[in-house]
Amino acid sequence: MPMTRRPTSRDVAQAAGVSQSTVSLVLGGKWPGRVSPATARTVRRAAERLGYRPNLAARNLRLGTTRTVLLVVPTPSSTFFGSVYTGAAEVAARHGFGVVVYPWPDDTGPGDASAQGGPFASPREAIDGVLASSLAVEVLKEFRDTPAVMLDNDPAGATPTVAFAVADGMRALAAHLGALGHRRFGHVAAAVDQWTFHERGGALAAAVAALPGGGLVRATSAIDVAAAKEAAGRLLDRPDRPTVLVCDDDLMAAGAYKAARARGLEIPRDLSVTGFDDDVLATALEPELTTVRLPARRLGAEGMTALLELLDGRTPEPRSLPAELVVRASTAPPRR
Amino acid sequence: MPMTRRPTSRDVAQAAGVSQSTVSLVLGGKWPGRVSPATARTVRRAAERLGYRPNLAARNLRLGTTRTVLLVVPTPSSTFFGSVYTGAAEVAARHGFGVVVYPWPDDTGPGDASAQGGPFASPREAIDGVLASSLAVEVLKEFRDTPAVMLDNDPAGATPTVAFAVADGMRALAAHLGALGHRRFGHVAAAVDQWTFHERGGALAAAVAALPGGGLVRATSAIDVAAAKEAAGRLLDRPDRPTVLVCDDDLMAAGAYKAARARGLEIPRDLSVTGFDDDVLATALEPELTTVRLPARRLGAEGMTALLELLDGRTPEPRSLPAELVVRASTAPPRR
DNA sequence: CTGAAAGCGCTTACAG
DNA sequence: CTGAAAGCGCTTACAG
Repeated sequence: MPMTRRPTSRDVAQAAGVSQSTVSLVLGGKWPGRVSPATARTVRRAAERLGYRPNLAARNLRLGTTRTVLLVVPTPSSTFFGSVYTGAAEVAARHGFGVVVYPWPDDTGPGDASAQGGPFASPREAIDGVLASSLAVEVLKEFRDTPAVMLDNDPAGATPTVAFAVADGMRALAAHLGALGHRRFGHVAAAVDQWTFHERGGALAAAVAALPGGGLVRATSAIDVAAAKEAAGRLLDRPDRPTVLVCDDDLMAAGAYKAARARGLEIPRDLSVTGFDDDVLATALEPELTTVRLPARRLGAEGMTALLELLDGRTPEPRSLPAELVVRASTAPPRR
Repeated sequence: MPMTRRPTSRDVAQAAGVSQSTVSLVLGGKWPGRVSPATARTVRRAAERLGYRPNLAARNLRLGTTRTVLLVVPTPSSTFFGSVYTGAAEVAARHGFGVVVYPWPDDTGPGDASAQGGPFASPREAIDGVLASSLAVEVLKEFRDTPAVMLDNDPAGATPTVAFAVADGMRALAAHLGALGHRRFGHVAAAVDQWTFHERGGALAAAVAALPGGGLVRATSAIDVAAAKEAAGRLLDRPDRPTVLVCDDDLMAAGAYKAARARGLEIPRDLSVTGFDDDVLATALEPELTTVRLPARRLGAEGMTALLELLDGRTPEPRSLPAELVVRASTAPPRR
């Protein structure tokens, strides 16, 4: 056996003086009662000595399953998706599945030359299912006829979905602000064509319209500190300056903070600001940010549970996860 | 052909009235000159109609290669690793390779119950190589005898490595602070047993020792805003309070900001603070953070280049990437 | 308790 | 221009 070739189960069999099927039985843990303990030991020793590792492509082909799932996330990954992964991987591990992440280039983040050219080479990997997070439905075209679950997307679509109740969260936020006395709202909206942002915008508009004397102005920007600062600045420079800036993302709220400071406005005395997500950034900022917490880890966990049901031939129930208002120090009654 | 089974190239062949090998030739793009255009068209139509997609496990087994690489990153993923991925994926795509991410649970981030149990189920996927980012060498045990390149790790190790010149960066930072007049340094150090942090600590200690009258105190913490705030607080409460807090990470610098504010210290007037990485956070903070920029995207790109050389049978040169000082508004001369 | 054999679905020489 | 066949390295009935 030349050194250059990676050892196969056949090599191990030869070294141990048994048949290749015995090797497979032993290393697959299916030997008790079928192979003598002595033989099993010999086989394991030989495998160890040769540094044998099974060829996964062969196993996958034979079994017709890989027990691994692809988690597709937007490329400019935030800590949010780390949590989504953790939740998904925990559930998967309990069922003997692995999870691998495939970043999908999107135009959500700061302008990125590479992101223009569409997706990178897709993985040449055999996978059993796809979990597509916070992305356009077109992702699924890439993995068509692979069982898939969408995360944080329109539950009304054809694909099983686990969504956040973002509209609820936005309504709770608007109620909080309304109770503080705010009437002139500014919406620093993400310029991203995704269900979750449409939901947020719609819910905010409806809530403000329902408020006696309520008014809403909007500026859109990329999910990016500098762009959000710019957009927030446009709102703050209006003659009828809003008393609160509702931002579609914690990162955008950081931009709003900077726009306010640049104009000598103190938060929350002169201006209230809110975010969305409850990222680490929310408590890194000063004052700490009032925001809507999206339970990222649960999103991953519930998404994986739904996907495993789907792989099991069942039809997962649509799931909705609570979006909870977290009041911190960036909101206060408007200055009169 | 029952509806339940996924179509194979054999099904396509039957539908098109040709042999299975012809199907393979046509769909693999190797038909010109070997199959008539008319037949090729028929085959493609049949494949389209049946919704045929090749079985990747079979292809991988047959070819003995998957042309996909695993990028292993620490689980509590920051935006940093998004950039590493982008760089790696760009280079990979130019060579017909795909990249898939495998988050490795570590104890770097905030305490996470799930992270205690060691790695999640590893991917059952056949891969050609591994790019292991900012992680302990033990990661490689999991993928032993798979060609691997380490990122941001000790270049003196056995595995080919692409490292940042973090010691250079730290020295530049210390020189900047020394020139401003700082002598009493506090180091808010990451309690993480990794080469990159040992380098930072060593370089800082040496630079301060070389400064006439220089003194250094240190507190360690997890890479986490709350923990870093606590550690920074311990330093600030000392009778010989440092005039500058050098933090091992931008996120930790955010904690130092909070500790300073809690004590009524204004940055940079009463206290200078520095970070490391130049994450989005660095410019989200107020005042904007003086830090050391680590070119994450280049790390991914150079790492992939090295890995492709390795897969090609060559021995990659050790590579070192510059770590550049970025002076912003959080550093100033110490108050006298 | 052990082995010989089939077969997962591809790609690619090889023969015609 | 087209097809029959080998073989990648496994797992798992099946026979002994």
